[in-house]
Order: sequence, then structure tokens, then C-alpha cells
Amino acid sequence: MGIAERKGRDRAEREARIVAAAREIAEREGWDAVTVRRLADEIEYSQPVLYSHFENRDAIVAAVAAEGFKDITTALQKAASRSSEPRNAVKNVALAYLDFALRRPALYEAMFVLPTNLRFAKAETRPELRAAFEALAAVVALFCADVAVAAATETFWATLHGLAELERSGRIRPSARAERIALVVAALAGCRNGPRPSDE
Amino acid sequence: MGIAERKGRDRAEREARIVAAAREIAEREGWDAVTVRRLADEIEYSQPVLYSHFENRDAIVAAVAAEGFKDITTALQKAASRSSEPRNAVKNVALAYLDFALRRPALYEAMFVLPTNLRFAKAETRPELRAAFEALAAVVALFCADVAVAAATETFWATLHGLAELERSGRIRPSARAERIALVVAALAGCRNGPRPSDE
DNA sequence: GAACAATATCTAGCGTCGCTAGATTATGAG
DNA sequence: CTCATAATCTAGCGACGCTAGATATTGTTC
Repeated sequence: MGIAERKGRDRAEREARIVAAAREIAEREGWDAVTVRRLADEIEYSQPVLYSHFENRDAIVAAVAAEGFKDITTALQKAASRSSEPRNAVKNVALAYLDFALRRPALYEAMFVLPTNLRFAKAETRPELRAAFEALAAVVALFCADVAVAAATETFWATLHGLAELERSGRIRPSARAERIALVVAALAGCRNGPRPSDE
Repeated sequence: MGIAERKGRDRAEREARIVAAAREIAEREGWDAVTVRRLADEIEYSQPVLYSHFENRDAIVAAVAAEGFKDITTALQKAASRSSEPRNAVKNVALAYLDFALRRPALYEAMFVLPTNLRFAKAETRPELRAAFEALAAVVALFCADVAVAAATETFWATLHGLAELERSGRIRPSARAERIALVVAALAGCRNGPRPSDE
């Protein structure tokens, strides 16, 4: 009975096309241009079909955001892995984070700004989000005592997020980005409540 | 010719009522509930009147945001002034910032999240925004060399903004707020590239 | 292969939004 | 008192998210 499976595959493929179209339009023209009618046009189906895949428009945005979390996780992991020395790892991760946020503003917006309604409660934290957090925590753990890693990672994350948002909205000087990152690296390096007894 | 002045006063008062209504509705029911029709109802005029005061809905949101910047500036200044010791000043300012963002989420949203279109270019930075920045810079200056104050303030601000946003959207643990702020204070205190040769 | 049940999809439209053109009313000048 | 001007309103356009009910497509059964 491969027939049901083929249907399932077709459905999944169509769903992926919806998400891909949403992402492309958002990155090219902003999220306001991502309307259900437009997406329906793009995939060459009528509007109600979209509602058989997603509960509402916000759920489509959330699906794009989930992709974004996967992307940023790999970007952060790659940045961390190509750095031998801890301070350099922090710097490269920070740079990678800002690069991601500023080069894909619409995607980043979907991840952090837009679907304020679809909140993640603490228990049911989405795995994609958790993975991104862990990628940051891995770098922070190079400097902080295990007991302080969670709060330090949250703070590090908040700083990166804030830098991304304020730079994205033109409220801090793009020219001073390197200087700011240097400050962040220095701050984290100073967090020696119990460092890993390794190099440096 | 006091007649034109009376008209001007009436107009200004009506404009203030629009902004006040927008702020109240937003704080009570969220920005989605702030529609032009609803505001027109609230001030007991028809819709087009609103467009003689503001270019569009976003401009109304921006007016509320401007009020918010004034409010946060005084809140930060007050927090700084009631602290004698520098480290305490930083801590109190950080607490005041987060308190503001989390107790008036809609207002904070208007200031930093919503009107992404109405950007502030670097030159024409709105004075209200500049004043808020200066209030932060005053505290940062207690620790950093003059030459580094700007970047340090931007980074400090970014951290506070990130903490506010991530906590507001339920992505970091509210219970660890004090711990995170302690880390921020420690980091800033470590920024001794050329401290003020004063107390501590 | 024809008839039917189930599923998939579409057409058409509801209510609401931001915004505006053109009609209408109030206002102050001569 | 007349009349131009300014202030305000009524009515409606186009687009939005979303959905009920009609229609077409599909797979099953005899």
C-alpha cells in the first residue's frame, strides 16, 4: 500500500514548498509581503490548502523560524570548531551570530521578533531553539564554572541578540562592531569563577 | 489674534488624546487592538481626522514610542542618582531598565520592535533616544575610559535590551534574572581600561 | 469497467484592516 | 448677510486572514 505513503510524501513536499516560498519572499521583500494569497499563488494552489497544512499565517512564520534555528546552530558550531584558542572561539561565534542576524534579517526577525504569540514555555522548549542555545553554551563553558554556565550563556546570548537588534535597526554604529565584540570577549574571559583548567 | 492660538491648542490637545488612547489600548490589549477606527471612536472624531495629525498608523506608534523614551530616561536617571557607589549604580540602572521593559511591554515594543520602518538614521537621531542613551552612558562612564565609553555603552545597552527581549518572550529563565545582572555588573566593573580615579 | 463514498480542492464571500476622495458642514472675513 | 475657506464626515476602495459550502478528484467495491 505505497499509495498512502506517496500521498504523504506529496503533502510533505508541498508543505516544504510553502515554507520555502515564505522564506524567499520574506528575505526579498519583507514579511509584510508574505500573504496567504501570495503563497497560494506561489505554490499554485488555492488559499484553503494552506490551512490544511498550517493553522494560520503565524504558524507558517514559525516554520520558517524553526529552519532558521537549525541554520544558526550549524553556523555557530562551525565557527566554534574552526577556532583552537578559547578567546578566539568566543570571538568567532559572536561574529558568526551577528553575521547571521544581519545577513538574513527577515529570517532572524521570524526567529525572535515576529511570532510573539506562539511563545515557548520553559518546559516545551522547541528542540531547535535548545540546540542553538547549546551551541552557545559550549563556548561559554570554556570560561565559566559549570554551575554558572546557564546564566552566563543566557547573558551572552542576550548581548548578541541585543547587538544584532540594535544594529539591525540602525541604533548603534555599525563601524564600532569590532570594538563592541572585543568588549564582549574580554568580559567573558574575565568570568573566571572557575575556568576549565586547560589552555591559555 | 488669539483665535489661531486657541485652534492650535485644541489641535495639540486632540493629538495628545490620540497618543494617550493608543498607549492605553496597547498596554491593555496589545498593539493589534490599536486600530485607527478604534482610536477615532475613542476621541469621538471620524477616521480622517487622525490622518490630519499623523501620516499613518505607524506614526502614531512612533509618537507613543517617543513618550516611552522620555519615561525610560527619567527612570534610568532616577535609578542612577539614588545610588552612591558605582557598582550599585550599574546594578540599579540595569534593574530599572528591565523593570521598565517588563512592566510596560507594549510601550517597550513600540520603542524597539514595532516601527522598524521609521528608522532613525545616525545623523537625525531623535533627541529622546539620544537622551536615554546618555543616561546609560553616564553610568558606564563611571568605569570606562572616555575613549571607550561609546562602544561600552552600546554594548551595555545591547545586553539590557537582549535580556529584556529574551525574558519578555519567555526564552530565558525569569528566576535567574538577578544572577544575570550580577554577571553584567561584574563584566562592566572589569572594564578597567582607564577608570575614573574615584571611589571603590 | 461503472457506481459510489471519501477525500482533496476550489469558488466565493465575510468581517476587518489602513487609507482616501468627494460631499458636507461649520467658521471667520468682508 | 454673504461667501470663501477650512474643518469634518460619509462612504467606499483594495487588501488582508480566514472559512463555509460547492465541486472535482481519487480509490474502493461489485
